[in-house]
Amino acid sequence: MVAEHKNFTKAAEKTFVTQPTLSMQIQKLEEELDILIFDRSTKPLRLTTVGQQIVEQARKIVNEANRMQDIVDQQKGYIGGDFKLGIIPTVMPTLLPMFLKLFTKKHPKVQLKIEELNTEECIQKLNEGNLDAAIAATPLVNENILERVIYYEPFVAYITENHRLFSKKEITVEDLDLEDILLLEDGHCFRDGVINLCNASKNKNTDNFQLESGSFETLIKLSNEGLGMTLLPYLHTLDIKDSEKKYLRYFKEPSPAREVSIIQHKSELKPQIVDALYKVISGIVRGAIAFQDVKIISPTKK
Amino acid sequence: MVAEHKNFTKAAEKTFVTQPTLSMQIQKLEEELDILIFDRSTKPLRLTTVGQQIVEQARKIVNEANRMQDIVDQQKGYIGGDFKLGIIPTVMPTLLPMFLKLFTKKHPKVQLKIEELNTEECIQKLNEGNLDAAIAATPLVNENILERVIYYEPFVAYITENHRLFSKKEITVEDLDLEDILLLEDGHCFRDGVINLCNASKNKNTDNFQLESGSFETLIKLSNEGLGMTLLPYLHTLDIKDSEKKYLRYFKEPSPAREVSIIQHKSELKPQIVDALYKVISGIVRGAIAFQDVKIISPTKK
DNA sequence: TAATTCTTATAAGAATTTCTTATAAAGTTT
DNA sequence: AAACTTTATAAGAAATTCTTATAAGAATTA
Repeated sequence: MVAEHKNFTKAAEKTFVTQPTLSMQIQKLEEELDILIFDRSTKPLRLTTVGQQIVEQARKIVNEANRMQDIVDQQKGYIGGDFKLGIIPTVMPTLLPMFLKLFTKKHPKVQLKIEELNTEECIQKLNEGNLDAAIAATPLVNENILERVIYYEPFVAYITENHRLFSKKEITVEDLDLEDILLLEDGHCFRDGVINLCNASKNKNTDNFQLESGSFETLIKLSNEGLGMTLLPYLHTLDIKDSEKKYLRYFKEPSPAREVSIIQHKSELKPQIVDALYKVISGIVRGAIAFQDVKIISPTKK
Repeated sequence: MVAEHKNFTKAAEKTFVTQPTLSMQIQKLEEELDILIFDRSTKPLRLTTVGQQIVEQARKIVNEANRMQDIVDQQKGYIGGDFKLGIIPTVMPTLLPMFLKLFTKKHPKVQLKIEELNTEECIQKLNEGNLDAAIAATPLVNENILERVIYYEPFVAYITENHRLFSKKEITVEDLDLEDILLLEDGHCFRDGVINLCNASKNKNTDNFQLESGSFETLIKLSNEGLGMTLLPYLHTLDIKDSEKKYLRYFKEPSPAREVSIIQHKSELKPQIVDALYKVISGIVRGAIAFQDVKIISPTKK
């Protein structure tokens, strides 16, 4: 059953089974259903139309079957087992160190496998069943994905001396101009959020930015060089150098913010662990973020 | 797996398997999950609390697995296989003869197994998976059950000479008085509908009726004997004797009516057959019931 | 187009699992 | 306590699934 996850049948022997076994299993299933699941006439073999539905249905069956264990675990109050968690890059470096230690201490039986993935990859892997949950910016409006908001993280501006906004104590969304903001490279939802934010106030088009980078560290450095201001998620501002703290400018409330949620597939497998994660993370973050009045910016991907 | 449907394990050997086999299967499952499914310390052995959840989940798994065949059938445009249909008593005698012949002719591959069941039994069997669909009066407001309205069937009064309403050409809901209406025995939802109807107009309490019967035939005969009026569903009035037709009194529009639906479990198995049934029945009934302006009466059970 | 390589299918026996018959054990009923 | 019912255990039979070995077919290369 699990064989269909990848379609190159031979490669799919990562199921710890030999190729003839797999071949026969599939043949048997095809015969039993009296239908072709795979189109074997093309070079990389493909699923037939029904095949796709069959695989989809097979996933559901496997999910329902796995839930059996969940029921037992719940009954026993047992929280343990493997758990694959995806985290988007702009959340990873700040959030992970905050909760990982406490979580593993509190739930030693859980074997966390954490992967840095962008939002799109998270969604795809959740749908394929290759990920149990993920931490991402929401809302996603994806009907296969359930979202559970953990916290709201305000944006904070980082503005160095030579920038036109440096002298302002507090800034507003209207002050922003996409032209002079340093952004992460394409594909980061934080970038999308910021672009969104700017578009919301002015109706600028989003062409030709100055420079793009994959990490906030770099953005700060570029900014220090006088190449423009940048926007940082609040938690990230907690560990910048003291000497750089003076460049932070908070937004006038309601501050724009991103919504960070734990997301999972709608089949809601391993609910105990998801719940445990939620509790640990939200408990910790509550201590770190005191803001209340906040205005949520959607990540909306293209 | 299917063994759990009935809990007397030995009796559950209707699974065409010997008792030791079942015993061992269950033991194996209990061991694998490391939990007790059955409480063997009582005379008729019972499910443990987890056991109930396990069985429920097992049903879901089986459902999802069965849906595999549905997918294939759908793809092939094949409509066939066993189909267990429940029909409530007050619909059975009039509706069944109308559609059965056409349906079996149109879908010869479907092996229909029809059972007369009251609404409550229908719901229970649908939930247990012992029934594929049923025809009943709706709305039911049961979150496990999906309803698909087939037709609205007006009530028609049957009033003999000696009754106070005999001389009226058309009657209204306000004319009705529970005290002098002959009703079906307790448990029939048609009865509930009528009581409801009367309560809706006046606020009488529903104690001490005169006589109660299990079939409309009897009610008509009792009515002929001058024991009171009665209410009949419209389709039933199509095959009463010509000599009795003169006692029929239609309601002034909007006529009170019952809503008759095909209902099924929310898991929506065998959608093609349910769909085929819906089409055949609604097609036929559309020819028989011309009424438009109708006021729906809910069956609302206690 | 023949040879090489890659991928899927087939065949036969080994290994594992599931089922049955026979029987024991435990619990109820009379 | 004897008769009866119901569930558990044990051992061999039956069925299924898996593996190794090998063939067959398609794509790529020479």
